Amino acid sequence: MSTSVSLSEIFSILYKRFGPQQWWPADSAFEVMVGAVLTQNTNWQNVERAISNLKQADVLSLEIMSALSLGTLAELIRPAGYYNIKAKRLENLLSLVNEQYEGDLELLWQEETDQLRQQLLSVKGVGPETADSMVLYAANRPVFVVDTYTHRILARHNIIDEYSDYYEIQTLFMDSLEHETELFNEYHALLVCLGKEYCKKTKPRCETCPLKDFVV
DNA sequence: CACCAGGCAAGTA
DNA sequence: TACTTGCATGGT
Repeated sequence: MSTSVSLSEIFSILYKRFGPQQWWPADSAFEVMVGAVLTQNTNWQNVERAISNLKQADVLSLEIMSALSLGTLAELIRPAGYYNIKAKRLENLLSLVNEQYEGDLELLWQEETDQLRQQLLSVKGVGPETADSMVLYAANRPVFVVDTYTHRILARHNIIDEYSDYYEIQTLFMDSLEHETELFNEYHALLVCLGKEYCKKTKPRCETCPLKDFVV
């Protein structure tokens, strides 16, 4: 059996080990939204190249990006991989704001958290993690973001079973922790930090993992 | 060379 | 409903 440990304690361990993560690495809410789509199943380093291309082309704004052709946008985000489908997904996201919020992100941010989440989820190409990333890191609402690292880390430490889905895991966190944006912000970032270092797909265990004591 | 990375939707049965 | 597959670049 694993040691009984609360999610709150795990946060403390990770925070002490890795310190504040300062997420999301972006200069604007719009950049967060774009980055959230680009990072789907993709290394962040590749996303940075794509974002850099968008900045150098001076198209990292809702209005300017909306005027680009799909092909031009795809070419700019090429380093992020899946560039054709991601260009389409970005276009779908821009359409939501342009068609339902007068092209004004501030109007989108006025939605209640649940409604905001549902609106983002209605966009083809925006699933639960991408939507929650935008809600937490662009709109600064207290929603917990679950990703593959979160799933893998908790499963390997026997805190959840292998078959838990997104919402079971999200509910576990949100039932156990105070709904504070800063806490959810740092917690997700710390799990990604831990995952990158100690919880890759291969390499199931590591003696220097800060959570190793909780492994069976 | 193989495998992986801060997912998601469409196709199949 | 529950699997499987396509999407794609760049690092290790």
